[in-house]
Amino acid sequence: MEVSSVPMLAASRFLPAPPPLAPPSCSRRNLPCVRAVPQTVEAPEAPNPPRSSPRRSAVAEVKASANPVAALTRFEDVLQTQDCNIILRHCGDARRWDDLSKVFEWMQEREMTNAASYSSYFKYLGLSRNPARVLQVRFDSSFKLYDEMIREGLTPDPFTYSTLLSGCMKFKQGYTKAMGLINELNSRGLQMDSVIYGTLLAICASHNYCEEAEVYFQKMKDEGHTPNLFHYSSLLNAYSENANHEKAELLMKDLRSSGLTPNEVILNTLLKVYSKGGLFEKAKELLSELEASGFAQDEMPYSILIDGLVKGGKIQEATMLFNEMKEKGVKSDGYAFSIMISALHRGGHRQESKQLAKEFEAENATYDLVLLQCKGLSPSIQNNRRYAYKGLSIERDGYAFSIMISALHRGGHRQESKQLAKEFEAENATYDLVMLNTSLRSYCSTNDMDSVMSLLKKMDDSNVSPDNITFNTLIRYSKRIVPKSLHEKALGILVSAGLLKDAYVIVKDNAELISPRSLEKFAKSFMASGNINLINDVMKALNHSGWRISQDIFGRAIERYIRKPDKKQLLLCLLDWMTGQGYSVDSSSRNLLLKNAHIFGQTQLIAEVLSKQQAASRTIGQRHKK
DNA sequence: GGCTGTAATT
Repeated sequence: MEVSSVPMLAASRFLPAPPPLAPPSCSRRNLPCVRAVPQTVEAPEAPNPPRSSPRRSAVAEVKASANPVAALTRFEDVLQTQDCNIILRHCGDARRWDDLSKVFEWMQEREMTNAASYSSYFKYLGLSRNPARVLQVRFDSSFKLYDEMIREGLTPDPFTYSTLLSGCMKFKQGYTKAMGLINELNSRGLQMDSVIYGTLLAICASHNYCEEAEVYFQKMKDEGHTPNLFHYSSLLNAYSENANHEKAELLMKDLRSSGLTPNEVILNTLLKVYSKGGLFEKAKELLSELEASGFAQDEMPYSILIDGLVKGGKIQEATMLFNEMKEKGVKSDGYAFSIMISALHRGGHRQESKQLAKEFEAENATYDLVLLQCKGLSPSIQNNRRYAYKGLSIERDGYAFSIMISALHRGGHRQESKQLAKEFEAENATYDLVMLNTSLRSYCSTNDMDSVMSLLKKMDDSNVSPDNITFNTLIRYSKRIVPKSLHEKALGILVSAGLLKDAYVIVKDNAELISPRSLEKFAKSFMASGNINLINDVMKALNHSGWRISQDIFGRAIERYIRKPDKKQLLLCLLDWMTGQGYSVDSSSRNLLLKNAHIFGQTQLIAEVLSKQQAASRTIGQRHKK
């Protein structure tokens, strides 16, 4: 594979005289470069090819071509890998995603890729206008590419890991994936640097791994990296998820004493901490500070506080702040509007919500797709349908389609909604889970059972497995229409996602349709980490299904109760109930209980209940023997 | 030459 003179590319920009050969390192990190070329053997690349060089003009021609692949093929013998990289980046910068992939494939076929090609391609795959779906697809393919890169014998460098890690931020499994990457990075003997730590902290924050973020922050310091504002803001953001304002304030102190000055991002993040924590007085004070320092010229700080107020049930105050923001002439791109529109709609203030939607519509010629999803907007859709259609036909984006299909459906335009769905299918587009879930929601909310059923069938046909969102939607809106075969699947997904309360709803209503194995798995998880107050209800539901609860499950419940002595009432209820149903605890749980009975302050009572239980089970046992 | 932080919707 051709990788020779890549490092020279940057240097070659410095005209006219090329400096002496740079040391063979990826300068910023002082780490060995990927597949570092033995510089002694390699002749330095000719300085910048003159303007008239065939390579240069070939690159220019390919860049300008409407069909880059054909053009590439014409210049196959002239172009080198780094030239192709320039073309690849050109397609990416121009957001010509199709061309981007085609050029990359072309390069792969000719083995004209190097680590930089992969990194660039990763980056552009990760870029998108915003639909989560597209991102997900590109994210997955980044990892496929990464595997391929390894297969082709290329060695990932810290930049490769950085790039892949940055893709982990937005995804559900991102944290796990990131940990895998970090392990690999370590096992290759590569060092984590400041940027990688920054990315990692951001991943922790966006996945609510607060303690892990703290550990990495410390580890990074221990390794001699001085935290910068990126690191501080990410850790602060991790604190904001749980609204941990004490820690946030300590961190701010630490930041200031390390000589850094909080910038706009830091202050906005701190505002998020206060806002999520319901510390509205502090938040307002901070907002004034932001205003005074000229950091409140866009709607972000207002949006943060408005959102906090809305979620704290203070819709009145939110409205006031929203109006204040408008009076100050702060321009809204739609964030603050969409928060207010959906808040008013949810709060039953339909009229005001619609009014606000109209206001936004009047000032902004077109709706953003995101705004279309705010439920108050359905009546206005017709006015904007053409725009949306146009947007769709340009982008061929299934996500946009699904939003429109749902919005039309919700607005009562059933025929048009179906028409659009047909159009989408006619374009050979395939449905993905986000789209199907979006449609499902709107069918459920309008009680359109026929559409729900055909959608579930579509889901099966297109081999898309339902996820917890699918099932939550189905559970919330229409328990009765869930096809029986799906219960088992639903339960499995919910249990492994840790959504035990939702799982319990399924078990409660459908336990008799679920296999003992799944019930057992659910029960184990629930006893370990489900809501302790529901444990007894879960036992009853399980028993009601006709499934015989194992002693192991009871044992787990008892262990759980022992860890929470203030729930002794529930424990006693459980033991009583067990006796009534002919269940008994096994000997090890029995001993455990007797040993710990004192922590409940009920030594006597517990011993009595247990012996009653034992006696009852003996009688039943004898009855069974006869 | 590719990498790090703040807001709404799904």
